[in-house]
Amino acid sequence: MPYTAAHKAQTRERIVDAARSMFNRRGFDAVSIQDIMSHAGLTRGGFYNHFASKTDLFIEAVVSYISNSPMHRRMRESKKPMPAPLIFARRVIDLYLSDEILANPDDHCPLYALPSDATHAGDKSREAYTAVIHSLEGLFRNAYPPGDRDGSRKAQLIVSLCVGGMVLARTTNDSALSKSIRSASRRQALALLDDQS
Amino acid sequence: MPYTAAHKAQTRERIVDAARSMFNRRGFDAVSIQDIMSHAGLTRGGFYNHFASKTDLFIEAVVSYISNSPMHRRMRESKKPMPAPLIFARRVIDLYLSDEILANPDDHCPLYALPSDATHAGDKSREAYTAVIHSLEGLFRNAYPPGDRDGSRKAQLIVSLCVGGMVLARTTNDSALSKSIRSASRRQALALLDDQS
DNA sequence: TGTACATCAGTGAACGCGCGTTCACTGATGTAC
DNA sequence: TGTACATCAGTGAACGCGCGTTCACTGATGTAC
Repeated sequence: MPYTAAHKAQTRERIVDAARSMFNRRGFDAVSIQDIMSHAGLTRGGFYNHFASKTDLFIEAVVSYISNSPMHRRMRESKKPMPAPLIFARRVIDLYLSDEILANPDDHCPLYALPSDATHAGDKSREAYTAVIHSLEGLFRNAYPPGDRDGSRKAQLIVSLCVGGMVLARTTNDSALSKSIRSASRRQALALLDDQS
Repeated sequence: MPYTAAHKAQTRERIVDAARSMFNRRGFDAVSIQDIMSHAGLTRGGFYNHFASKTDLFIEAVVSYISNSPMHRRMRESKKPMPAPLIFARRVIDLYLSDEILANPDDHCPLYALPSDATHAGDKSREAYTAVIHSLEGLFRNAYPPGDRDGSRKAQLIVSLCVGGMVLARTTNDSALSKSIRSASRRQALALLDDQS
């Protein structure tokens, strides 16, 4: 078997990574397969060796955020032990709503970068988005003791604030408004985290 | 001057109305000028008598939400006097996050229906989105006494919760998750409204 | 160890389609007389 | 009041472009001998 399976898997991953960045930045329709492939150092034709359609790639790119968010990448690089869930959750909130992430659309979360594309690509893409929501929700849920009956509700509120804050920030060109909405959302989300009842 | 100016203005409005519904439902790229024009009872060619480009129409469609939201339309039809700002704000929150609106994408707010399109169409479309944000924010701000120093912050949080809740609800195919996120966001937003300090 | 071979990842030209936009036209309408 | 006319909202065919997708191919690679 010439070209190892690992080689093919690597190429595939490179395509997904390129797609995630470019879709996050410019949306589904504005990015062509040509764009993605050349960004991954390949040519147009090879695409269909790896994916059945542009939509399939889109779905993979959305799901790939779960283990390739900026937070996860940082964790992987720092090599420090995983912090306690509450501390981790705080850091995620801070980073999610930060100037730094806002300035780097490549690293944006599909939940606010591409929500309109969720509806276009049919039910499969909605499942992908749901998986992303659940992963964020779970991350915040873990910051509360398992017995906390309101843990899920609070976790969902935090997700809602994070996503809402960033949708608005990305959408406006008024940087003062962007800053003030994100900081209000951040404070409120952190307050919810500290509400350990 | 054959065909009155009023006649032309009416046609134009019909196009904008059709565009608002269709864009909200399917996004900028998925809707063609052909689609919009025939939905407005016209043929493709006439489009450029009214707008310089598809993007220009998009911007008008976004802004048109400010005075054509479901809430405004209801107010206009009921012919009752305008309720007090606090009561009005409560109703807007209830409706914004309701099952009814979620089920009717035509009436969705561009802030959560089309956020990814905000970035594509350049700075003018961002200004349009900013106008929509300000109008929502102002509506909630009015529910607090002018002296309330935290009024703006609370109003922005309510916008963030409303938009966040609906982005997530529209994006998922898990209806239990959708319901629970929206109800949590609604309760939190209403609690913020009642926090008149 | 060296070589012939089969595989298949990657190439790049081509196809067909739909879209935004243009343009020459038509015919309904308000107005001047 | 009735009519000829000029206007311009609306029509529908045509253009050109870029895209997703297909396909015949090539050449780098791992393996059998």
